[in-house]
Amino acid sequence: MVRTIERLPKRQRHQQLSRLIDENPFITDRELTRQLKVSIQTIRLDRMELAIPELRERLKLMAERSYDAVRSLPLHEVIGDIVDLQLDRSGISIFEIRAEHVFSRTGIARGHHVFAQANSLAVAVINEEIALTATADIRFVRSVKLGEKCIAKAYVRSISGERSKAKVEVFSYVGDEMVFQGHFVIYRSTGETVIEGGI
Amino acid sequence: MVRTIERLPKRQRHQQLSRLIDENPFITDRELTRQLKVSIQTIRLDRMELAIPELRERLKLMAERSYDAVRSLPLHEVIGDIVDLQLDRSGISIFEIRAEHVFSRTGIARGHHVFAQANSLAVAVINEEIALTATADIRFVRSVKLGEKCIAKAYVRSISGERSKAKVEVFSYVGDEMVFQGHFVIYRSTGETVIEGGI
DNA sequence: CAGCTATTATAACCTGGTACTAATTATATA
DNA sequence: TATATAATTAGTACCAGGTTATAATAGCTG
Repeated sequence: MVRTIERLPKRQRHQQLSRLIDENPFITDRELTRQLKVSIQTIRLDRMELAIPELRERLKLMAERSYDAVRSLPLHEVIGDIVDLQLDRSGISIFEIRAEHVFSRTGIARGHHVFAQANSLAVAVINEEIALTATADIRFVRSVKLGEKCIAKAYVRSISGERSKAKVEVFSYVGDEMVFQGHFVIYRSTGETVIEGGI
Repeated sequence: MVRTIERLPKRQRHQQLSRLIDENPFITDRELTRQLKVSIQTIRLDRMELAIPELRERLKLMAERSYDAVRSLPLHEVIGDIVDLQLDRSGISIFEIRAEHVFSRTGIARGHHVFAQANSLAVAVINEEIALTATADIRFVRSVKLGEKCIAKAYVRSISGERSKAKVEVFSYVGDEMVFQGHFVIYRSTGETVIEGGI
């Protein structure tokens, strides 16, 4: 194991290689030889050492990731994971604030994501075929930050007979701190199923 | 052009082929020969006729799509396309309701997407480093449906000096019908830049 | 100089195709 | 029934973008 001062060029090249592939996963080894001025064999040895798969494998992995993402999009139906639900009474959901939910400069969650969790919970807790938000009166008590887990609790306050509206209150917490509260009025249209655009 | 009654088997196969590739884009021609019991040349002729690219092209296209999606995620910062913006005065954004925004059984847009458009426009129109929604009072006037284009118009109603709050009204329309209205109070913290989670 | 790492070269082989030519089979219509 | 036409199958050459393996060369260093 000879370890001298000048063993950098390889490491530097490895870094550059990682960076290049990272910022353009569609690059071929041949392209990389041109950019890094080493033989194609060196590139391939480097990829080996760095455990970077070949172009086609990279594309396949990306395709698989996006395919899975599309498949799990129906999960997008409700924002947050519902962990408890008593129809027409109450419900609880958990929503973790991730990078895609925050203002990138501040790491503070955009209001509509916090709202979305509360709104979809308020709709879910109503035991009806079709339930739509009519009005909402909301307050963002304190900002929610990247990585925090937002726990929303919904309570159905009143259901006007078998009629059209229900009132739902939602409170969202991070730990024991309330971060959001909202009063929702939800439309509940029981009978008619007016679906259009069939086939 | 001979057109008789019994020219179906090919069309049927084409349909099956399309379906198979659609539900598993990762399938090779060789696999397809096994499933459809025809030669690999037939499979390839069929793909030609149907203009279905080869496996590797399909994966590359999927990878590109997802890569673009990730790259344009910062565009996710604002929901809807802002088409006009006069800072501290008014703004307009357009948001097309797509399949991922609606209740699948009814084709009616989920409230939080309509809200998200209005909310992000209300925040965008405020000319400040950091602007956060404090409260909102919203009303969903009529439901918005799949395929409709939602046009939100925001008006800044008052700015309390150089202080902390601004009032913004947002009205959303489909055509000339108002579908949503909201009164937002937006926090505007000028000076302090309290960013955490650095590196 | 020996010994070591790093790099480059060379060749065989692989997958999943395209492009092209040709033969075979099925079908339909005059 | 013959024959034109369409559909299918077969076979070959070639390609990109690699892997695997084996060997040669360069460069330093003690």
